[in-house]
Amino acid sequence: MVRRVVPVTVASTLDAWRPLTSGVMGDVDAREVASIFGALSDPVRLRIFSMIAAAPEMCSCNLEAPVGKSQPTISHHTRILASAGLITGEKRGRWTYWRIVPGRLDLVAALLRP
Amino acid sequence: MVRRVVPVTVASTLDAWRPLTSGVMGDVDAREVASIFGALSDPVRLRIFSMIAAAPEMCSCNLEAPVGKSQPTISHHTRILASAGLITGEKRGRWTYWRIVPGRLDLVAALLRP
DNA sequence: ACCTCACATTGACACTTATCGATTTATTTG
DNA sequence: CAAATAAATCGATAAGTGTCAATGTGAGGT
Repeated sequence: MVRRVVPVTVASTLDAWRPLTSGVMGDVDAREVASIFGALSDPVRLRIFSMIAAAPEMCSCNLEAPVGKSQPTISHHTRILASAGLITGEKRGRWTYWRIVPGRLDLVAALLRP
Repeated sequence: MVRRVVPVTVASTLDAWRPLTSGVMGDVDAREVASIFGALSDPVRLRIFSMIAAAPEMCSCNLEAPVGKSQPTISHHTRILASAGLITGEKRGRWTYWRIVPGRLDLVAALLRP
């Protein structure tokens, strides 16, 4: 079986951020954190993310019908979620299976709740 | 001293959401949660929010200079943050003082990490 | 009353984004 | 190799968003 890892672009050069309530945020951090929240700021992406999070892994082909969007649109959204480091994809055969990146989610949660 | 409460439009009809990992998110919840993340998806708004969070309360007039945006732009962003239920404003005299709504962030954090 | 100040609103503009049809790429199967 | 299939990419379009100058609104101050 052929396996290939889909590269995930994580824009972060930081390992952690301070909680939002812990002080004035700099411009660089603000831009980076904003891009992560931006990935979660679309209803379709939230539903896709929750479907991936609910299962151990999820194939793109199993997302189209429940979400009710076209194949290019699903691909568009998974790419954005992956670029934000929230999910990671693995291509097996003709299919791409997505998983959440738990540590990334914890990072966002820590940002919201000190 | 004249005090007047600025009405804050919180779109939420829900008090809590299910964790993301507990199942597929419905369309209604997804739209509402997305609007909160959307409010946090702009660098200028993040900096405004962090400045308000850093102080007990913050006047709009003290936001313009540090953020480096025009007065209408500041007003635009505070309105979006307030509509998302993240901050609340109180008008005293000619000034509007903003405070964060503490429970709102916890609500989103609980969504991410149950 | 008049002027000043803080903020909201409007209108316009450039830029971004969500969406889908059509096409391309990559992989399995006959 | 050829056909079939899953997904990425391209191109186009409609809708949304951030920004600011100009204007409106309301509360003090003189």
